[in-house]
Amino acid sequence: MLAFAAPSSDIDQCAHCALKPFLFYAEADGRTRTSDLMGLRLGCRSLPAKSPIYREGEIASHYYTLFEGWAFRYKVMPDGKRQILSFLLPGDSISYQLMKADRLRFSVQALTEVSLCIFERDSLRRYVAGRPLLVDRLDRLTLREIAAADDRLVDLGRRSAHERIAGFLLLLYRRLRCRDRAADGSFDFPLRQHHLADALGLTPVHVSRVLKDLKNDGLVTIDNARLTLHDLPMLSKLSGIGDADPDEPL
Amino acid sequence: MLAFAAPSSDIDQCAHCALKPFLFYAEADGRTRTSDLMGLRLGCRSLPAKSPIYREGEIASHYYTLFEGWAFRYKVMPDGKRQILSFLLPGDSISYQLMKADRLRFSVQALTEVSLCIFERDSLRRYVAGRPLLVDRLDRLTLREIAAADDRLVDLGRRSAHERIAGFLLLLYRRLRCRDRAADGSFDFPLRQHHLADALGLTPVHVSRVLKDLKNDGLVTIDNARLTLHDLPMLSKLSGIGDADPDEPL
DNA sequence: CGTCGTGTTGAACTCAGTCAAGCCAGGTGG
DNA sequence: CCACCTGGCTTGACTGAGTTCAACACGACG
Repeated sequence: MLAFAAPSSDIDQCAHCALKPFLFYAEADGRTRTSDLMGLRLGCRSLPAKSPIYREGEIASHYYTLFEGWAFRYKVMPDGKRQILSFLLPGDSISYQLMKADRLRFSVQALTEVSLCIFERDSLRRYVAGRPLLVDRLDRLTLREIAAADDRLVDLGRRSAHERIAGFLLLLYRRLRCRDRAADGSFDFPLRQHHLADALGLTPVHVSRVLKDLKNDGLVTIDNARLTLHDLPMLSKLSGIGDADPDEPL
Repeated sequence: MLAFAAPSSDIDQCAHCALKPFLFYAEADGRTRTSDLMGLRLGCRSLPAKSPIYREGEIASHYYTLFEGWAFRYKVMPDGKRQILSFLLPGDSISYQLMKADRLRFSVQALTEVSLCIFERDSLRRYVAGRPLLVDRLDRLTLREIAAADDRLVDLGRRSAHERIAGFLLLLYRRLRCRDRAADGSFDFPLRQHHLADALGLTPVHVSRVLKDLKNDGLVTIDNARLTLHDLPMLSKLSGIGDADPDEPL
């Protein structure tokens, strides 16, 4: 669906890409070098915020990795209501499912300005298929995707708005910290409240109110697009989220 | 976790097992015969309703397939609240994830009396790994598992109780029909209302009320554990569920 | 015959949604 | 420089879907 830049002159920049611990950027095994993978890279592409990256049901002949910026996976109902399935952070693939399926059952949109690494899907598949360590890793990543979905189900089914929001912010923080994009409970926060609402099954108005409560309780502050969590243990208790499943590179 | 019956004398009954179209019961390719797989079968085990089949976090050295009866996957929160993630019908595996992971992040419990086919997990893994067609099939089944989870997220996040219940019953009917366990909108219905509640993020009381509405509208009847859907198109409209993703054997 | 599990019903309550107004910051265009 | 708009956030008043609590009915079962 996207046109993409010609193989960019900046391939060498991949050599010190901070995202290497994620997905197949890792060394596949002793004999593979980064450059082998880079040969498959079609290029890099920047898109402004709100750009559609993938639209539900389309054939995806490319495989996208989010190199910089945030995006989200979502579905829209016939009546226009939207449910955000997950947020994608730097280092995430649009979906590992693309390694197995030709089309996806959800859409993806850029949330901030983003940079995507683009691969030709079939050659990437072949590349991975020949490397058992990567296959293995891909499987574990897929399992994590499923586990995350199950966790969200518990969230939406059985938690109050306060618990959902507190837990969401907490998990977001943990994910960002693994990417060195958060520290001391603080990180850049590009989400609008309606994103939270669509992800957590709430209305924007109610998100605003709950957030106010959390601020009043001194648990959270937000100023100019930077969010700070002041009491992680308290948030953990309040949200009912344990210490399980860190989002480490794997 | 379960003790299992000694290799049962009824292995030959597998030959005409109605579930063969599901999972690896299918012929893997020309040269494989059912008996090859049956050699891996440790046996069959019956459990009464409500038996625990798997408990979250345990190492699962066996692979279970639900041969007869219903079960469900669920998680419990620290405070005791329960979220049912999905229901398992005859022919379903406890989870395809067991082919990739040693332990699962949810529990499984028998809903009715069940019969399980039990395999030794590692030999089954090896069996499947050597048969590309089965690997492929397993992947597609896993993708479907993910897609189903995403659909449930939309359900819990964005649909009303009436929509959820109508949609749930409709999808249940479709799944059962593929297994020849439902016809003309009618099927045996072993669920208690609290199961619906825990699956759909509602309270039993409210499930009762909504069900009453659906009955009053002539859309549903239930008598002695048999449920009938009288107006599939209407239910489809009411629930916002399209005709997508049938649950065919694959 | 009592008990347990399940479903039903009513009344009170509450969490979250709806509607509507107003605010503020940033951007655009006169 | 100001006027105006736009998108996002906040707030209040009201509504309503879904919950809670409690009582009761009914059947299965020991």
